[in-house]
Amino acid sequence: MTKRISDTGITVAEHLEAAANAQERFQIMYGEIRDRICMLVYPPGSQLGEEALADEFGVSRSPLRKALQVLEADGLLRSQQGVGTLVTEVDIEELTQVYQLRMELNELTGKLSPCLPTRELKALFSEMRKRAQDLRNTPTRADFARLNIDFFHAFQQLSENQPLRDVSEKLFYQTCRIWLKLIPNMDLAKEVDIFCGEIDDIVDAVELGDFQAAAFTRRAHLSMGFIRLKAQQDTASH
Amino acid sequence: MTKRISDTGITVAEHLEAAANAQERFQIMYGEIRDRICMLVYPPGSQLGEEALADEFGVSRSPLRKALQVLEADGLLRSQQGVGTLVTEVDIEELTQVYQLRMELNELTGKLSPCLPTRELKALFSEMRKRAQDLRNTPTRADFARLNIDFFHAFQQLSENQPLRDVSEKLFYQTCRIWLKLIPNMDLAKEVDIFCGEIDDIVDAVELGDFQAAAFTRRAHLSMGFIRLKAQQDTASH
DNA sequence: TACAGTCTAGTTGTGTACAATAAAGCTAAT
DNA sequence: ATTAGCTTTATTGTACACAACTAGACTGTA
Repeated sequence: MTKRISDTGITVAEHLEAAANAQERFQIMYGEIRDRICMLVYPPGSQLGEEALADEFGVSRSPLRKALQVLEADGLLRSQQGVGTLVTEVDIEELTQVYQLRMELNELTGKLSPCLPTRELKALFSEMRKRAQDLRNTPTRADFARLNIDFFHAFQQLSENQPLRDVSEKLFYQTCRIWLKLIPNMDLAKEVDIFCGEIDDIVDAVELGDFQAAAFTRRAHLSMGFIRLKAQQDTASH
Repeated sequence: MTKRISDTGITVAEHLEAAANAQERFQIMYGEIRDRICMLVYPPGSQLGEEALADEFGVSRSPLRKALQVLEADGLLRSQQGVGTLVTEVDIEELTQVYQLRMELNELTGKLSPCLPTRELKALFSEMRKRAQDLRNTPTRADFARLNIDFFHAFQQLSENQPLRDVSEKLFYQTCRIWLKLIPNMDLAKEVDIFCGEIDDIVDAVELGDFQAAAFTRRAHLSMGFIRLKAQQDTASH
């Protein structure tokens, strides 16, 4: 499961101390920065500053830069000499193509090497349903974003096709920020309701062991979500 | 179009001298090393050596390492402290999932944002057909590999969906080495013949402006190619 | 005021020395 | 002969100093 540092009391520097080798240290820094970007701790357009981050993590710039460079290859950052390391903007027009691709890939998740419906898998999704109910009662922006990310990772586990997982994850992180960014203009409670409805539908399918149905359902919701997003964008620009 | 350095008389170091900024220098080094890996200049399992490469390119280890790190994220290299930077092995069992995904993505190339059938595009494919005929007359392993790579890039231009292009390219470079590796055990002339037949079919479709047909044709050939590859693998292990 | 040029502060890019690590070779004891 | 432990050597990882570069502030002039 994805390790998360921000909501434990332990600092990133302490985690890095405990890491066994360079690869683990890289994973910690990469994951932490990516999490901050897609939770809008670092909003689009903001500047990172290598030295400040390196200080916070208790390392020098060299190993930190490795994480930044891969994030740049992922399309989440953009570094330029003399300017800085900036978080990329999310523009719905540019992300339309990513959404189209993500919809197709979600369909493939049900088609390519589906996993067996184990008890662990079903338990994971039951927990998601429970978290969704909690969120419905007390909806917050941050919890919404967090559940969105975690539910994505749960969904990824329905297929054993690892390259498909990797690709889907990369595309997810390119698009997931746009929701958070536009939510202030929207009705949070309503959006949470819709999202929790989606989770309910998908968990139903998973509990029946019909992963393909789960995939199609998710595809449908992704499509509808994108349309809502675009409508929101259009009204905002008027 | 992809810049290629190896077959001009100009060294990589000279190209790097002429580059305007760090991003261009990165692209040159990244592309050159990736080309060498998938042309088996650096065969699977071989060791790279940062200092030697940095010397050849006329830079220090720092900028070179950026290229190596991204190639590692791409799954083409693996660095370990105290051991070295090794080219990853290509194992057909592990690549089965990549092939499955690539087949689906090829289908999407015809479906998602197809380009207009411009004259330039058709000219590009005509040139491919011509090169295929030349290759048929004097088949060599290296030219086969080169045409395979270039034809892939031509095919990518049939869709305007940039994320799809990026993803397809990454997966292509993960799999394209396995052909070259197994060709010594196979009948080169026969494989070239089959491949050129594929090109003919696809160029026919492109010249008619039916990109979706081209995509389906390519998907079919990819599937058959994979089956041949697996059969080859099975006979080799007996 | 407008504008061109220069300076300054701050950032990423690069070079280099050294630390950490691991594999292979060597040595000596059993 | 074998094996445990040490030494050597080669490699990547890290830290840090400095170079290259950019944007903005400042200044002098038309």
